[in-house]
Amino acid sequence: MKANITSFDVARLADVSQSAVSRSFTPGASVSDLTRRKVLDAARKLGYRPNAHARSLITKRSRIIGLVLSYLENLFYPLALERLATRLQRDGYHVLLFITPTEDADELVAEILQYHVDGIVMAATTLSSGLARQCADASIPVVLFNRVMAAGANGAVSSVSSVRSDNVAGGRAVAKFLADAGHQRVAYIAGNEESSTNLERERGFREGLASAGLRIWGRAVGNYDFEQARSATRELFQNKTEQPDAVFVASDHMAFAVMDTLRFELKLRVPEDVSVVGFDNVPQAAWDSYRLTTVEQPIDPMIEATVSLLQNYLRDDQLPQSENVVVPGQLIVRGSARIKHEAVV
Amino acid sequence: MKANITSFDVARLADVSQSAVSRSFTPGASVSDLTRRKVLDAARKLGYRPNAHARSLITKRSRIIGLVLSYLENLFYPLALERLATRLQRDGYHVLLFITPTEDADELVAEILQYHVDGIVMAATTLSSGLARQCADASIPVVLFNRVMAAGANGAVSSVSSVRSDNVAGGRAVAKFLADAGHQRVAYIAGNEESSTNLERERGFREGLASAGLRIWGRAVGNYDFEQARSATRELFQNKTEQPDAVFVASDHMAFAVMDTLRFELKLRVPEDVSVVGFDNVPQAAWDSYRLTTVEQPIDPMIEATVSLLQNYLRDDQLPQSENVVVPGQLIVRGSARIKHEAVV
DNA sequence: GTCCGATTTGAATACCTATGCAGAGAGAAA
DNA sequence: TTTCTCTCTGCATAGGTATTCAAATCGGAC
Repeated sequence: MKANITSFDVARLADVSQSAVSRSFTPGASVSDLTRRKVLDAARKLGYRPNAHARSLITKRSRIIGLVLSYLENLFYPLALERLATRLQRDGYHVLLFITPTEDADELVAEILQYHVDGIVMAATTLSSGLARQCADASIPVVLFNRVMAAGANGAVSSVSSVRSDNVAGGRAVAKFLADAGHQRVAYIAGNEESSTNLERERGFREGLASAGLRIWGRAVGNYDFEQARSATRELFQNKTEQPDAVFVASDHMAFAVMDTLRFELKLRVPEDVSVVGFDNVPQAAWDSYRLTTVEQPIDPMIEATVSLLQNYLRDDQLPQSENVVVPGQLIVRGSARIKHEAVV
Repeated sequence: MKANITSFDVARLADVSQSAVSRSFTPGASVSDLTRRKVLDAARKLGYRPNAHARSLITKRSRIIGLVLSYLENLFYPLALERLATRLQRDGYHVLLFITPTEDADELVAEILQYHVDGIVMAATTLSSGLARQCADASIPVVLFNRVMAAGANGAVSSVSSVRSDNVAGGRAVAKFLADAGHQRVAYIAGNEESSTNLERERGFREGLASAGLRIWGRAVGNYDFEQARSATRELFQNKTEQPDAVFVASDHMAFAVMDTLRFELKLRVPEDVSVVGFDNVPQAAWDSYRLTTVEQPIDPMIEATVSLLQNYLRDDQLPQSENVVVPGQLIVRGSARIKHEAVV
């Protein structure tokens, strides 16, 4: 059994030229039905499949999208990954995966470039403006998923787009919701402090509280990490005499840690003693043990926007101006936060 | 700015031949320090990176591993994915991702073959013996992660290896644990009934119960799905007069559904009224809301074994005989199952 | 039978890198 | 100086496909 079956082998068996074989596998190419059938028959007999590397070498299209991820433990990202890959598969694209533990994705992006990917999606990460420029030079479109580039860097490089949900509006909605329910001492547990998601959510939250004549009563940092969110909770509730009556947590994944710590370690009732609100609306938020009130990040529209940005580029073959898509998300009210206004004495 | 910088461009700038450029990027090639430095300098100035497609075209090594996944909602798989990708990155390999919603991964594997991957890892899926043969013919090693091929198919094709934890021993340990605690009416909630994981866990469980003079008192199917696990629970506890006093659930992800349904819908206490035991030991199992007693599937050793199988092949360049690695896993005792023996009246 | 347009076909080339081979140069041994 | 060894270098080619261009075929219409 021959190891590598090439288009020449198929051509010989089908008694046609190599060109005919190539054309038979290229949709819309000029081949008669007869030869195409002969070729496909021969190909099946030999188990032939076009070599993707050779193909992308000559077409300058790899049909590969590079995806950079971190925070896999937060279910939001695996699910986004699943949708994205499935969606791209439908169009004949595939996902080359890169995991970056830290925040410096630069080295990884350099590796991605070797594969001449048709596009890059970065989730939960940003890239340096230097790397962004390199991608622009290689005319590779970059879409940040659930992040934006820092304002300064963004001005410099116009080829990096972004897709995110409306974090500011989400933060504001949570503030209004908590204020309307009569909470007085609302705390905030931040994610990664420099991340755009955290900055925007916190800003919206502050603004919303201000409109209601309130301000953030307590604040701690959880870095989007489960254990750190537990510590942050302990820190916030250290003082036994006066404690928050509501906590807005920058991600569902952290919110679960907060609820567990409140209930099982600090023996506080949620929502009777403390209200908890999260962000993301991952599937677990609907589980009975948590019933977490949270702001939805609508994965499907976000993925759709991401793919559409990439395909705009692939169609026009020209780097589009940086486009920043913001997808609206709803506040999902469940049981983890008090609703009725309590009489203020 | 030139779009595609090739090794010739670098060669011209560095005033050497294209061969010298290539050698400068090949570890262990015969180049003097001087030229290598000249080349790397020029490469940096131009932003040159070797074209991975051209490279793999000639070396017949893509340094890409194909990974087929489903069940992303069960955290076990995203975490395995993360470890695998990170581990492979360390060795200069990368992961090309394929998501298969259904069980027919065959079509996908055909697509993978186009990329001439150096290996295939299939998690939570099997492949038909036909496809397995095609992979063997293309001399691509296949490792099933957390699955084994059906006995018949396995006999036919000897090139498909597998890595899994000791599901039989795990099931047996759970049975012994539940029996020792004096449970009398133990039920089983199955995953996907044809999957090897489910078959093995159930077999071990049956054997273990038999040793203790017990047998499965009730049984339902959850198909490794959250909602179906809820239904299965309702089904098992339908009869109000006589209900199970323990449930072994084939995966943690389903076990959470079972616990929630028992506690919040059927108003039963866990573990006082019903003991629940899972399988996988995903991070959530340690969360205070569940404190799930479960059988660990040790991800790191499993990943290590997977990578080692692949690399054995890559070193010898010869398809190894089918090797089936079984990694032992411990029973992790937490709070979701009764421990002390209750006096039987 | 002739001629024209439309449709297919095959030969040749380009894509970019790694590598076998032979030659060049440098130094050392004689 | 000659010769030999060793290190380094460049030339030329292969790897498998897509695509341009010119040639060939075909089907009618006259």
